[in-house]
Amino acid sequence: MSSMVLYSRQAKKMISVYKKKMLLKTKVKHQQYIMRTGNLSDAKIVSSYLLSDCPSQAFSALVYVSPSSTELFYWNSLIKHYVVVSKNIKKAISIFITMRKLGWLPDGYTYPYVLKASGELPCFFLGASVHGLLVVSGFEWNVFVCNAVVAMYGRCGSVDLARQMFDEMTGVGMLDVISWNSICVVYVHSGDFERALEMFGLMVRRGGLCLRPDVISLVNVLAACASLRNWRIGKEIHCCSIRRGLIEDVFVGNGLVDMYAKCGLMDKAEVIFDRMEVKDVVSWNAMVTGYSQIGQFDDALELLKRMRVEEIELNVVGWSAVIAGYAQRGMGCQALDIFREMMHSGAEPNVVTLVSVLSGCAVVAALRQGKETHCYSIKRILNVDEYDSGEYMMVVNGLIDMYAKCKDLDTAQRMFESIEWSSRSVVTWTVMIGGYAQHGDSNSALELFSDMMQNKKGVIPNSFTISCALVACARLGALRFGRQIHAYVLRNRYESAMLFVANCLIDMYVKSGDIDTARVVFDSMKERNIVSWTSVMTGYGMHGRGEEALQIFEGIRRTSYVIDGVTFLVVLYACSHSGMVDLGISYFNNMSKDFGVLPEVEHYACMVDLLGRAGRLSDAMKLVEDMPMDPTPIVWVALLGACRLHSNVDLGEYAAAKLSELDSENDGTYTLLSNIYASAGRWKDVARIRSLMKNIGIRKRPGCSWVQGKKGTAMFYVGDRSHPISNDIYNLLTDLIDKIKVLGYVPETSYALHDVDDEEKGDLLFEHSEKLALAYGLLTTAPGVPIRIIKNLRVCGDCHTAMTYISKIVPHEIILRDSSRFHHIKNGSCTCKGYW
DNA sequence: GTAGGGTTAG
Repeated sequence: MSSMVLYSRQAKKMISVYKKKMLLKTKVKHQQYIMRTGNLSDAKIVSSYLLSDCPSQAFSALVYVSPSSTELFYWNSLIKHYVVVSKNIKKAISIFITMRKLGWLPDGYTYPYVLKASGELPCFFLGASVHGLLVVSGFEWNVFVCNAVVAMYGRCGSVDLARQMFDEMTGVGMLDVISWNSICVVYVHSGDFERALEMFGLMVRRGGLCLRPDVISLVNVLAACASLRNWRIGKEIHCCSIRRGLIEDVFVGNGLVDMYAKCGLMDKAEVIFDRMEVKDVVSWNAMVTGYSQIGQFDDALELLKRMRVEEIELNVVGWSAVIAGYAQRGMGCQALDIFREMMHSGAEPNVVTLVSVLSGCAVVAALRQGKETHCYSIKRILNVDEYDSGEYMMVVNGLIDMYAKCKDLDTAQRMFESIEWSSRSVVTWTVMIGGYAQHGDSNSALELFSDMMQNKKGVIPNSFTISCALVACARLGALRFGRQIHAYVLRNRYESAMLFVANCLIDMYVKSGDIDTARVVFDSMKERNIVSWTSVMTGYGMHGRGEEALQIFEGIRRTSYVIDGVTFLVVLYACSHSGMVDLGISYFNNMSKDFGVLPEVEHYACMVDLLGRAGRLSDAMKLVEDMPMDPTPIVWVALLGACRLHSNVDLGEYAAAKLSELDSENDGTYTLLSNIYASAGRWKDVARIRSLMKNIGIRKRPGCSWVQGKKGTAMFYVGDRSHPISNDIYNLLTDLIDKIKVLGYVPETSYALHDVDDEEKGDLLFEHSEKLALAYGLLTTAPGVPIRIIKNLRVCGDCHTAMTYISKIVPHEIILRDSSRFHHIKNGSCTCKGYW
């Protein structure tokens, strides 16, 4: 082994020495030639430079040779060298351009290489102009050139033009196996796998005996089957490869392993893999990837061990596959472990590895490791000149996403802004929009989305972008914006990703208070999944339409979807918010028996909420005591909320104490407790809590409401007088309060402290943000149109009562969303029927 | 001509 290595090293050295000598001789000859003839070069000189493997010298010599058909050979050799050997496409093209300038006309050998070069860049205009040159120069077409045109258009993304060329070839009967393979590749690369399969079928049927699929055909069609997860056709190809005697080919074997692995049939993949006599690193990696993608990491790691034993060096793809597998499953820590092991083994991470690691950091919000990866990326990738390259942008997109998911939105934004508009891809926009949408700054998300849409020659949103924008709308309850996006979706084609988009639309309509349109979207879906069903059910639950929610649940039971914990959470939530206590209890008691879903902490919290709302506080407490796991803060918060609702001081104090034991005291805890004391008239305790909060330095989150006006959204804080029509708002409010007092409204002063830091109570009640928002809505909304208000915290009880009275005397439905549900208030009654 | 990667929902 080592002697062979030594030998090949020596041989290489000798060859390079020989070439250097040749080059030296040629240079001397060249100088002598110039002295002797006064000319700068001739064909012999060019030929000598080419033989001594020095294309750049050959090129500069060739420029001085006058055109004649025999010397065209040298141009073609040069172009071929740069396209095929050194893959310096730009150089190849500059040679072609020089050649044209000097008056040479390309021939049947030049065209395929130049077309290939255009495709590799890819540059549509170059390719199309070469095609144009072919047409106008009266070149006699042959099958090689035609195939090259098909491939070029395919690589430049013009599937239609590629197909047009192919059809013309069909018309004159100029097709060989390579033509069929070329058109198949075009479809595979464009993602139209069905059509690739269709073309393969046509080839087999039409071609007869003289057009038999070769290794390349099989490899392509296997890739299509793998992408479509169509193992039935894959199996047929498997048989075909046996019949044709091509199963021994390592490429075909790899294709089969990959196809079975992608279809999740790892046992079949294993059989092929074990029978392959020649395996290369691709075969191993395909298996490792297969196991990683179905989450069988033990098997993947076992293979890695076997590779070590058999001394096969795992390359970067294998490592990346395992890292990506972990990252996609949200197992960021394991992904980082493998990354460390990889660095340890000495393998060099590449773009794919880095992107996978970044995604791992993103899912576990590991900012420190993310920053380390950023540093490493700068060393490895981000210092290249090709700022615009796709690979560069991929890493940058991964970084922006990582920073956004780690909640470092400032850094994410700075990176995003440092990228020129022309370099931002749709993914760049999407990660930034999504980053804002997920971390609360939904207004910025929508602004960014508008920026992107208004850039005329810019980027077209894909289904991911649309989904992110809809998430932002849902958070803001921005129904108008959401409707515009819905209209955009209907005008443009998003069919292939409609499931995801429609699910987001449902959620947007639900959270914006339009459950009926959400239902229309749901009913019109061609394809649904468990998320679609659960979203609609959540909608009915949030809007207090418990019976309809449970009808949806019964609908799910009739489908074959697996009912999971999230679905059950929604069922319990719906029962809780519609007062269906006994039904909720029975669902909860039977969920593990009938559906195999074990109740988790969240389910217990929901049950505490359900019992607590119904006033069954001792039952709620008993449930907490009997929990098989330790209660987490959400459980105690639910209990505390119930104590507030039913003014139970003792239990409330207990829950608050438990919360502070768990180190999770937040402003909500203190506010609730303070309100419990207030409703019991224990003002001293209220004052104690207030000063405690001041001492510890906890500030209350200000209550804040916003309302959808004609011109966008208006936002109000408690006692807010900053709005231009503030005077009108307060006047209207005073007037309304007076009117409803006549109807029997009595201010509930115990809520006065709910939202104010100020010790004064009483008058301040009517400065609550939701009341201000309502008054603004009344002033700016046409009669008959619902007024939509959103509050960040839970709605105050007095505001709720006041709004119910007000709804008797105004020609509007009031649709109010708070942190827990929707209230539809109309003609003096509310859908929450007291179960808020 | 084969293997790996970034953005979305309950």
